[in-house]
Amino acid sequence: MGIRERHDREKQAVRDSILAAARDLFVIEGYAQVSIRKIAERIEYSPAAIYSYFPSKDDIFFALAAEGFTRLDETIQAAAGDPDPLTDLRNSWWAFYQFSKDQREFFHLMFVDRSVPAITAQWQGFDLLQQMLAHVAARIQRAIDAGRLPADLDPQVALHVLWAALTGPAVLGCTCRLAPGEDCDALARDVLTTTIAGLAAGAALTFVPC
Amino acid sequence: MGIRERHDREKQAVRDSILAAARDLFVIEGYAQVSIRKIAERIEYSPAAIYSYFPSKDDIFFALAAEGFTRLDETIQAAAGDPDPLTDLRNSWWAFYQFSKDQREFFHLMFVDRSVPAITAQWQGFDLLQQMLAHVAARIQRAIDAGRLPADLDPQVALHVLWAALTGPAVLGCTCRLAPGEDCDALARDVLTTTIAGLAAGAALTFVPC
DNA sequence: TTAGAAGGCTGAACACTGTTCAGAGATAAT
DNA sequence: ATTATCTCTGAACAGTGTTCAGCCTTCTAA
Repeated sequence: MGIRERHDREKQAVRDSILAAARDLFVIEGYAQVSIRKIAERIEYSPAAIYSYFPSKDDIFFALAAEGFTRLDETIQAAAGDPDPLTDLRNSWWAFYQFSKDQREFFHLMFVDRSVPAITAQWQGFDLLQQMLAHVAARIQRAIDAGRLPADLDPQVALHVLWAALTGPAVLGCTCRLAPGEDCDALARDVLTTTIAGLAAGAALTFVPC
Repeated sequence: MGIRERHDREKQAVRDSILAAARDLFVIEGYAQVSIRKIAERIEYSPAAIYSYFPSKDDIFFALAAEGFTRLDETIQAAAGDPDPLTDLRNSWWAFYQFSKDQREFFHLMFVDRSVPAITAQWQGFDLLQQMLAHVAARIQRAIDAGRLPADLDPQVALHVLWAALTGPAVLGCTCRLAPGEDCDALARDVLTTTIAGLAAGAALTFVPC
């Protein structure tokens, strides 16, 4: 009675090929430019066949977003390891910015694109995001414990401030909003430097994360 | 021989009505959701008629982008006036963030949307943008002159750092990337506080604007 | 006054999009 | 061998930006 198992395996293989094709096309051309027909053509199926694997184009996005958050977490984790907690923090967030450059389309899908469905707590891949945030929060906590950041600084608040501040240059870069002569890397470096310096200076922050 | 003048006036009136309709629809529904057919329907013309006024949908965007930069400049100018240079600076950039909330679609068109044509120096409305940046740079220079920011701080660099940093929370807000419980205003305030504190602390910055 | 030129505008069409659905075809169970 | 199940396809629907032949009004010139 391995027939059902074989069927399941074959279905899964087709599903994976859809995701692989979609990922390749998304990364090269961007979400909006990739049509169901293009994905179908690449895997040599009819466009309608896609709809027996994913209810809509949005659901293909959700499957890929899970991969994106996993990749980002791995990228940030790989950048860690410096003995100095503040340098370690700096490297982590520099990796976040680098991700926005190296995985442009992933970053755009995950943090910028508005035509994409909202990523909420209802999403089944939401814990991947939470896990990633927990890893970075732990790094901030280490810097606080080492006395390199103010003791009264809430790691969750610092996390959000760093995230928001670094998102700025990342977005300006990936949406081509900088003039040709402007160096996006240098700008991101300056934002990172300034933000860490500002956090270290211990300004009174008002944010209360949920 | 006022016939030609009357014709020109009539053409201009239709052109203005296209822009007005497009602006209303863009602000309510967003650029991607507004079709040429919808604009045409609103002004009671055929879709093809639009193309004798604008070569493409992109060019309607460009005309509106000019309006957007003018509005943003006015918003920032209106927020200025505090005698304390640092408070003045803070108010200016808070106005920038407020603009991203109050004029969501304008902000999205101007700083986030990737499906829109690139805003380059070739664009005839580019000087509006430059003018707006010059106004903010002047505010930074005043804070430096008053000794509230380091004397060796390049106003252009500080301008870019503030712009990039504030763009972060603005984008996260307008692309709905914050969890329901998270307060976007508080986050923006914290980013602003942290960035100004970081700039005041005089960290070594590397950015050289073009 | 009338013939001709000019120009604005329309309807229809093209190629594309995401999505739906009846039915063909292959395979599995009885 | 028949029935049932399930995958996949072709065609279609409603939408998109854009193009173009031609109508129709208006202005010009004889």
